[in-house]
Amino acid sequence: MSTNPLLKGTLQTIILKLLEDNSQMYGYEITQKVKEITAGEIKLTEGALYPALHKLEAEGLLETFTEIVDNRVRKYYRLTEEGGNGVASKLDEAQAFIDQLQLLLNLKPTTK
Amino acid sequence: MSTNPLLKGTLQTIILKLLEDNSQMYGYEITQKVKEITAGEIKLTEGALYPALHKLEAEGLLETFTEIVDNRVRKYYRLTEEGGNGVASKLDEAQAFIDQLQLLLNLKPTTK
DNA sequence: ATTATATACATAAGAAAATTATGTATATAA
DNA sequence: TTATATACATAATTTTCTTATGTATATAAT
Repeated sequence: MSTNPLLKGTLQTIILKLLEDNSQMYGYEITQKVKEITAGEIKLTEGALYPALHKLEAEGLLETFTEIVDNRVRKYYRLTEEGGNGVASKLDEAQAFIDQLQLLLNLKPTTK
Repeated sequence: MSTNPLLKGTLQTIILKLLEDNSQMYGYEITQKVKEITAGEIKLTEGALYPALHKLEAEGLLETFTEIVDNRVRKYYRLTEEGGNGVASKLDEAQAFIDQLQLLLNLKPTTK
């Protein structure tokens, strides 16, 4: 709907931002963090989250390592250098889009 | 990715809001209005807009009438009563989601 | 003991929405 | 006469999300 594919990629931007702030997280942890931050209003489903993580890894923005805790596997994700470099601009894009959306939805009459 | 399908339906919310403020608009006019309000940063493509309009009409939220101007057809859309009743809550939902997104992307550390 | 819930990963089928490309047609400016 | 603007529309493809399902361990509750 816009020039830049933003509405689609929001989940990826969220993931990248969380990993910028936390340096390493595993999938389940991400779902919990999002739930915590949004007071339960946004719930990541596994069906959305894991494919998104895999895609970001395939694109070289994330890398993984595995740990065993309590006999359960944890697959940790962290930003690659490339991933780290891209976060700021992704956030800028997202912010710009949100701003436009605010303009459109509040529709402060465009003084014109 | 969240409980309510919001990221997807943003275009529809934009359309409904524009029609709430302008009472009647035709498709091309909507594309120009969005371009104007967002200073050219969001461009609706016809492939996204027209199907969205048709869907809102099929759902009973919009109704249409046609006019001929300069030998060209204009298909005007306006809110039905049902459509008008729904706009506010759609806007509230959108606003709530944007707020959550802000929380996630700015990541004011959740004091916890 | 057993059942439910939490933790932890993953994929597959289907639906919904957007992008891109294409098509028709008229009016106007270059 | 050619390009651009106006004005509609759809079809193929891609992307993303939802929903459902599957495996497996740990822990709390009954």
